[in-house]
Amino acid sequence: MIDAINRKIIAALQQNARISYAELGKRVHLSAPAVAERIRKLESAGIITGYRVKVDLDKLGYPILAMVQCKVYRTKEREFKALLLSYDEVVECINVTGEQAFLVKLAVESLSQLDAILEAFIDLSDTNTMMILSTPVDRALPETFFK
Amino acid sequence: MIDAINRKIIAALQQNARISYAELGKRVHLSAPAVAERIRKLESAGIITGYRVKVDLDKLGYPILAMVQCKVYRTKEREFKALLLSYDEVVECINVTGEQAFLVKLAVESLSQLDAILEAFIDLSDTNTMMILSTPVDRALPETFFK
DNA sequence: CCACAATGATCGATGCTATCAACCGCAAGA
DNA sequence: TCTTGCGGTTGATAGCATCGATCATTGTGG
Repeated sequence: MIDAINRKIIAALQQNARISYAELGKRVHLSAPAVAERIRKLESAGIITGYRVKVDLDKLGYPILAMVQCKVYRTKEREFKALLLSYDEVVECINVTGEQAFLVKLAVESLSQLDAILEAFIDLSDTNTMMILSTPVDRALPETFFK
Repeated sequence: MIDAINRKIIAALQQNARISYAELGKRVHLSAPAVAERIRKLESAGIITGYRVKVDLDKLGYPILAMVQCKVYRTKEREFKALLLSYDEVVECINVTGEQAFLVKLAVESLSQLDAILEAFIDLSDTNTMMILSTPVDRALPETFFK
Protein backbone atom coordinates (compact mmCIF):
# COMPACT_ATOMS: atom_id res chain seq x y z
CA MET A 1 0.00 0.00 0.00
CA ILE A 2 2.72 2.49 0.91
CA ASP A 3 4.89 2.10 -2.15
CA ALA A 4 7.21 4.59 -3.78
CA ILE A 5 4.40 6.13 -5.80
CA ASN A 6 2.20 6.77 -2.78
CA ARG A 7 5.15 8.34 -1.00
CA LYS A 8 5.54 10.72 -3.90
CA ILE A 9 1.84 11.48 -3.89
CA ILE A 10 1.89 12.23 -0.17
CA ALA A 11 5.02 14.33 -0.60
CA ALA A 12 3.35 16.38 -3.32
CA LEU A 13 0.20 16.83 -1.25
CA GLN A 14 2.35 17.83 1.67
CA GLN A 15 3.79 20.64 -0.39
CA ASN A 16 0.45 21.66 -1.89
CA ALA A 17 -2.69 19.81 -0.91
CA ARG A 18 -4.81 21.58 -3.53
CA ILE A 19 -2.90 20.21 -6.51
CA SER A 20 -5.03 18.46 -9.14
CA TYR A 21 -5.09 14.72 -9.74
CA ALA A 22 -3.98 15.40 -13.30
CA GLU A 23 -0.89 17.25 -12.10
CA LEU A 24 -0.16 14.56 -9.51
CA GLY A 25 -0.48 12.01 -12.29
CA LYS A 26 2.18 13.77 -14.33
CA ARG A 27 4.58 13.75 -11.41
CA VAL A 28 4.25 10.05 -10.70
CA HIS A 29 3.71 8.94 -14.31
CA LEU A 30 0.21 7.67 -13.78
CA SER A 31 -3.18 8.69 -15.14
CA ALA A 32 -5.46 10.98 -13.16
CA PRO A 33 -8.00 8.25 -12.35
CA ALA A 34 -5.22 6.00 -11.09
CA VAL A 35 -4.03 8.73 -8.73
CA ALA A 36 -7.58 9.45 -7.61
CA GLU A 37 -8.09 5.79 -6.80
CA ARG A 38 -4.85 5.59 -4.83
CA ILE A 39 -5.77 8.67 -2.83
CA ARG A 40 -9.28 7.36 -2.19
CA LYS A 41 -7.72 4.21 -0.74
CA LEU A 42 -5.25 6.14 1.38
CA GLU A 43 -8.15 8.15 2.77
CA SER A 44 -10.35 5.19 3.52
CA ALA A 45 -7.43 3.38 5.15
CA GLY A 46 -7.11 6.36 7.48
CA ILE A 47 -3.59 7.10 6.29
CA ILE A 48 -4.59 10.43 4.83
CA THR A 49 -6.80 11.99 7.48
CA GLY A 50 -7.58 15.33 5.90
CA TYR A 51 -6.45 18.44 4.11
CA ARG A 52 -5.85 21.68 5.93
CA VAL A 53 -5.12 25.24 5.04
CA LYS A 54 -2.10 26.74 6.74
CA VAL A 55 -2.46 30.31 7.94
CA ASP A 56 -0.32 33.05 9.43
CA LEU A 57 -1.57 33.46 12.99
CA ASP A 58 0.23 36.76 13.41
CA LYS A 59 -1.52 38.31 10.41
CA LEU A 60 -4.86 37.01 11.66
CA GLY A 61 -4.57 38.89 14.91
CA TYR A 62 -2.87 36.34 17.16
CA PRO A 63 0.65 37.70 17.51
CA ILE A 64 1.41 35.78 20.67
CA LEU A 65 2.01 32.05 20.88
CA ALA A 66 2.76 30.40 24.16
CA MET A 67 3.49 26.86 25.22
CA VAL A 68 2.26 26.10 28.69
CA GLN A 69 3.45 23.03 30.49
CA CYS A 70 0.75 22.00 32.94
CA LYS A 71 1.34 19.50 35.71
CA VAL A 72 -2.21 18.75 36.64
CA TYR A 73 -3.07 18.02 40.25
CA ARG A 74 -3.92 14.37 40.58
CA THR A 75 -7.52 14.92 41.60
CA LYS A 76 -8.22 17.64 39.09
CA GLU A 77 -7.45 15.84 35.87
CA ARG A 78 -11.00 15.49 34.61
CA GLU A 79 -11.77 19.07 35.49
CA PHE A 80 -8.62 20.24 33.74
CA LYS A 81 -9.50 18.51 30.49
CA ALA A 82 -12.91 20.13 30.52
CA LEU A 83 -11.32 23.52 31.11
CA LEU A 84 -8.96 23.01 28.19
CA LEU A 85 -11.78 22.25 25.81
CA SER A 86 -13.66 25.33 26.95
CA TYR A 87 -10.86 27.66 25.86
CA ASP A 88 -10.99 28.69 22.24
CA GLU A 89 -7.42 29.94 22.39
CA VAL A 90 -6.07 26.42 22.88
CA VAL A 91 -4.61 25.61 19.49
CA GLU A 92 -2.86 22.41 20.38
CA CYS A 93 -2.71 20.19 23.39
CA ILE A 94 -0.59 17.13 23.83
CA ASN A 95 -0.72 14.73 26.71
CA VAL A 96 2.77 13.63 27.68
CA THR A 97 4.30 11.22 30.15
CA GLY A 98 5.30 12.46 33.57
CA GLU A 99 3.08 13.69 36.38
CA GLN A 100 -0.21 14.13 34.51
CA ALA A 101 1.44 16.62 32.24
CA PHE A 102 -0.01 18.46 29.30
CA LEU A 103 1.67 20.77 26.85
CA VAL A 104 -0.82 23.38 25.77
CA LYS A 105 -0.20 25.73 22.88
CA LEU A 106 -2.13 28.97 23.14
CA ALA A 107 -2.67 31.61 20.47
CA VAL A 108 -3.69 34.93 21.96
CA GLU A 109 -4.16 38.54 20.97
CA SER A 110 -2.36 40.01 23.94
CA LEU A 111 -0.39 39.22 27.06
CA SER A 112 -3.31 40.21 29.22
CA GLN A 113 -5.44 37.62 27.48
CA LEU A 114 -2.71 35.06 28.11
CA ASP A 115 -2.61 36.07 31.74
CA ALA A 116 -6.34 35.62 32.09
CA ILE A 117 -6.14 32.10 30.74
CA LEU A 118 -3.21 31.16 32.93
CA GLU A 119 -5.18 32.37 35.96
CA ALA A 120 -7.77 29.73 35.22
CA PHE A 121 -5.21 27.00 34.68
CA ILE A 122 -3.29 27.65 37.84
CA ASP A 123 -6.11 26.44 40.05
CA LEU A 124 -5.88 22.98 38.56
CA SER A 125 -2.21 22.60 37.76
CA ASP A 126 1.34 23.79 38.20
CA THR A 127 2.02 25.77 35.07
CA ASN A 128 5.25 26.67 33.37
CA THR A 129 4.75 29.17 30.58
CA MET A 130 7.12 29.50 27.65
CA MET A 131 6.68 32.10 24.96
CA ILE A 132 7.20 30.75 21.48
CA LEU A 133 9.84 32.81 19.71
CA SER A 134 10.00 30.95 16.44
CA THR A 135 9.25 27.64 14.79
CA PRO A 136 12.39 26.64 12.86
CA VAL A 137 10.93 23.27 11.84
CA ASP A 138 7.30 22.46 11.14
CA ARG A 139 6.83 19.30 9.13
CA ALA A 140 3.98 16.85 9.22
CA LEU A 141 6.21 13.87 8.51
CA PRO A 142 9.78 12.79 9.10
CA GLU A 143 11.92 13.36 6.03
CA THR A 144 12.97 9.73 6.10
CA PHE A 145 9.52 8.85 4.85
CA PHE A 146 10.35 10.31 1.47
CA LYS A 147 13.68 8.50 1.09
CA MET B 1 -9.69 42.09 4.24
CA ILE B 2 -10.57 39.66 7.02
CA ASP B 3 -14.32 39.99 6.90
CA ALA B 4 -17.00 37.49 7.80
CA ILE B 5 -16.88 35.89 4.37
CA ASN B 6 -13.15 35.29 4.46
CA ARG B 7 -13.50 33.79 7.90
CA LYS B 8 -16.03 31.35 6.52
CA ILE B 9 -13.76 30.56 3.59
CA ILE B 10 -10.82 29.89 5.89
CA ALA B 11 -13.03 27.82 8.17
CA ALA B 12 -14.17 25.68 5.25
CA LEU B 13 -10.61 25.25 3.98
CA GLN B 14 -9.58 24.34 7.50
CA GLN B 15 -12.07 21.51 7.46
CA ASN B 16 -11.24 20.41 3.92
CA ALA B 17 -8.57 22.25 1.97
CA ARG B 18 -9.37 20.40 -1.26
CA ILE B 19 -12.93 21.72 -1.56
CA SER B 20 -13.74 23.38 -4.90
CA TYR B 21 -14.22 27.11 -5.41
CA ALA B 22 -17.72 26.35 -6.66
CA GLU B 23 -18.59 24.57 -3.43
CA LEU B 24 -17.00 27.33 -1.34
CA GLY B 25 -19.04 29.81 -3.33
CA LYS B 26 -22.27 28.04 -2.41
CA ARG B 27 -21.39 28.17 1.26
CA VAL B 28 -20.65 31.88 1.35
CA HIS B 29 -23.22 32.89 -1.28
CA LEU B 30 -20.69 34.13 -3.78
CA SER B 31 -19.73 33.06 -7.29
CA ALA B 32 -16.74 30.79 -7.87
CA PRO B 33 -14.58 33.52 -9.45
CA ALA B 34 -15.29 35.83 -6.50
CA VAL B 35 -14.12 33.15 -4.08
CA ALA B 36 -11.05 32.41 -6.21
CA GLU B 37 -10.14 36.09 -6.19
CA ARG B 38 -10.53 36.34 -2.43
CA ILE B 39 -8.35 33.30 -1.89
CA ARG B 40 -5.75 34.61 -4.32
CA LYS B 41 -5.56 37.79 -2.27
CA LEU B 42 -5.35 35.92 1.02
CA GLU B 43 -2.46 33.92 -0.41
CA SER B 44 -0.55 36.88 -1.78
CA ALA B 45 -1.04 38.76 1.49
CA GLY B 46 0.66 35.84 3.22
CA ILE B 47 -2.41 35.10 5.32
CA ILE B 48 -2.93 31.73 3.71
CA THR B 49 0.53 30.20 3.59
CA GLY B 50 -0.22 26.83 2.09
CA TYR B 51 -2.30 23.68 2.00
CA ARG B 52 -1.19 20.50 3.65
CA VAL B 53 -2.29 16.93 3.76
CA LYS B 54 -2.74 15.50 7.23
CA VAL B 55 -1.52 11.95 7.74
CA ASP B 56 -1.59 9.27 10.40
CA LEU B 57 2.01 8.93 11.55
CA ASP B 58 1.30 5.67 13.31
CA LYS B 59 -0.03 4.03 10.13
CA LEU B 60 2.97 5.32 8.21
CA GLY B 61 5.42 3.52 10.44
CA TYR B 62 6.16 6.13 13.09
CA PRO B 63 4.33 4.83 16.15
CA ILE B 64 6.36 6.83 18.62
CA LEU B 65 6.13 10.56 19.14
CA ALA B 66 8.29 12.29 21.69
CA MET B 67 8.66 15.86 22.82
CA VAL B 68 12.17 16.70 23.92
CA GLN B 69 12.84 19.82 25.88
CA CYS B 70 16.41 20.87 25.17
CA LYS B 71 18.23 23.45 27.25
CA VAL B 72 21.10 24.16 24.97
CA TYR B 73 24.51 24.95 26.42
CA ARG B 74 25.26 28.60 25.87
CA THR B 75 28.25 28.03 23.64
CA LYS B 76 26.68 25.25 21.61
CA GLU B 77 23.63 27.00 20.24
CA ARG B 78 24.77 27.28 16.64
CA GLU B 79 25.96 23.70 16.64
CA PHE B 80 22.68 22.53 18.14
CA LYS B 81 20.60 24.19 15.43
CA ALA B 82 22.69 22.52 12.77
CA LEU B 83 22.23 19.17 14.46
CA LEU B 84 18.48 19.63 14.58
CA LEU B 85 18.25 20.31 10.88
CA SER B 86 20.33 17.24 10.13
CA TYR B 87 17.81 14.91 11.77
CA ASP B 88 15.01 13.78 9.51
CA GLU B 89 13.01 12.59 12.49
CA VAL B 90 12.54 16.14 13.77
CA VAL B 91 8.95 16.87 12.88
CA GLU B 92 8.57 20.13 14.73
CA CYS B 93 10.85 22.41 16.61
CA ILE B 94 9.89 25.51 18.50
CA ASN B 95 12.24 27.98 20.07
CA VAL B 96 10.89 29.15 23.41
CA THR B 97 11.91 31.63 26.06
CA GLY B 98 14.05 30.48 28.95
CA GLU B 99 17.66 29.29 28.88
CA GLN B 100 18.14 28.77 25.14
CA ALA B 101 15.37 26.25 25.18
CA PHE B 102 13.91 24.32 22.29
CA LEU B 103 10.98 21.96 22.21
CA VAL B 104 11.64 19.31 19.62
CA LYS B 105 9.00 16.90 18.44
CA LEU B 106 10.39 13.64 17.14
CA ALA B 107 8.63 10.93 15.15
CA VAL B 108 10.45 7.63 15.31
CA GLU B 109 10.00 3.99 14.43
CA SER B 110 11.29 2.61 17.69
CA LEU B 111 12.57 3.51 21.11
CA SER B 112 16.08 2.51 20.11
CA GLN B 113 15.95 5.04 17.32
CA LEU B 114 14.79 7.65 19.80
CA ASP B 115 17.63 6.71 22.09
CA ALA B 116 20.16 7.14 19.33
CA ILE B 117 18.92 10.64 18.59
CA LEU B 118 18.90 11.66 22.23
CA GLU B 119 22.50 10.49 22.50
CA ALA B 120 23.45 13.08 19.94
CA PHE B 121 21.44 15.84 21.59
CA ILE B 122 22.83 15.27 25.03
CA ASP B 123 26.27 16.51 24.09
CA LEU B 124 24.90 19.92 23.28
CA SER B 125 22.05 20.34 25.73
CA ASP B 126 20.28 19.20 28.85
CA THR B 127 17.40 17.15 27.56
CA ASN B 128 14.10 16.27 29.13
CA THR B 129 12.21 13.70 27.12
CA MET B 130 8.45 13.33 27.25
CA MET B 131 6.59 10.64 25.34
CA ILE B 132 3.47 11.94 23.61
CA LEU B 133 0.50 9.86 24.70
CA SER B 134 -2.23 11.65 22.81
CA THR B 135 -3.14 14.91 21.15
CA PRO B 136 -6.56 15.90 22.47
CA VAL B 137 -6.56 19.24 20.59
CA ASP B 138 -4.93 19.97 17.26
CA ARG B 139 -6.29 23.10 15.61
CA ALA B 140 -4.54 25.51 13.32
CA LEU B 141 -6.48 28.49 14.61
CA PRO B 142 -8.18 29.62 17.80
CA GLU B 143 -11.90 29.00 17.66
CA THR B 144 -12.51 32.64 18.46
CA PHE B 145 -11.45 33.48 14.93
CA PHE B 146 -14.63 31.96 13.60
CA LYS B 147 -16.96 33.76 16.01
C1' DC C 1 0.32 -25.97 -17.00
C1' DC C 2 -3.57 -23.64 -17.81
C1' DA C 3 -7.67 -21.32 -16.55
C1' DC C 4 -9.41 -17.75 -13.67
C1' DA C 5 -10.32 -14.34 -10.45
C1' DA C 6 -8.55 -10.07 -8.37
C1' DT C 7 -6.05 -6.06 -8.68
C1' DG C 8 -4.71 -1.92 -10.65
C1' DA C 9 -3.84 0.36 -14.49
C1' DT C 10 -5.53 3.01 -19.16
C1' DC C 11 -8.85 5.12 -22.21
C1' DG C 12 -12.88 7.68 -23.66
C1' DA C 13 -17.14 10.10 -22.62
C1' DT C 14 -19.50 13.34 -19.83
C1' DG C 15 -20.59 16.70 -16.55
C1' DC C 16 -18.13 20.07 -13.36
C1' DT C 17 -14.76 23.27 -12.33
C1' DA C 18 -11.31 26.88 -12.91
C1' DT C 19 -10.22 30.78 -15.24
C1' DC C 20 -10.51 34.69 -18.14
C1' DA C 21 -12.65 38.60 -20.21
C1' DA C 22 -16.29 41.67 -20.34
C1' DC C 23 -19.33 44.11 -17.90
C1' DC C 24 -21.88 46.19 -13.78
C1' DG C 25 -22.81 48.80 -9.44
C1' DC C 26 -21.34 51.15 -5.69
C1' DA C 27 -18.60 54.10 -2.71
C1' DA C 28 -14.82 57.50 -2.01
C1' DG C 29 -12.49 61.33 -3.50
C1' DA C 30 -11.36 65.09 -6.92
C1' DT D 1 -21.11 65.53 -10.60
C1' DC D 2 -17.70 62.95 -12.63
C1' DT D 3 -14.55 59.40 -12.25
C1' DT D 4 -11.82 55.90 -10.62
C1' DG D 5 -11.16 51.62 -8.39
C1' DC D 6 -12.80 47.73 -6.08
C1' DG D 7 -15.41 43.72 -5.87
C1' DG D 8 -18.88 41.46 -7.63
C1' DT D 9 -21.68 38.75 -11.76
C1' DT D 10 -22.10 36.32 -16.04
C1' DG D 11 -20.81 33.60 -20.02
C1' DA D 12 -17.35 31.17 -22.79
C1' DT D 13 -13.74 27.91 -22.91
C1' DA D 14 -10.30 24.84 -21.69
C1' DG D 15 -9.02 21.59 -18.36
C1' DC D 16 -10.30 18.40 -14.59
C1' DA D 17 -12.81 14.76 -12.00
C1' DT D 18 -15.26 10.80 -12.42
C1' DC D 19 -17.44 6.79 -14.26
C1' DG D 20 -17.71 2.65 -16.97
C1' DA D 21 -15.48 -0.36 -20.09
C1' DT D 22 -11.51 -2.62 -21.06
C1' DC D 23 -6.88 -4.62 -20.63
C1' DA D 24 -2.43 -6.36 -18.53
C1' DT D 25 -0.32 -8.63 -14.61
C1' DT D 26 -0.10 -11.49 -10.81
C1' DG D 27 -1.15 -15.09 -7.79
C1' DT D 28 -4.16 -19.19 -7.00
C1' DG D 29 -6.65 -23.47 -7.48
C1' DG D 30 -8.01 -27.22 -10.59
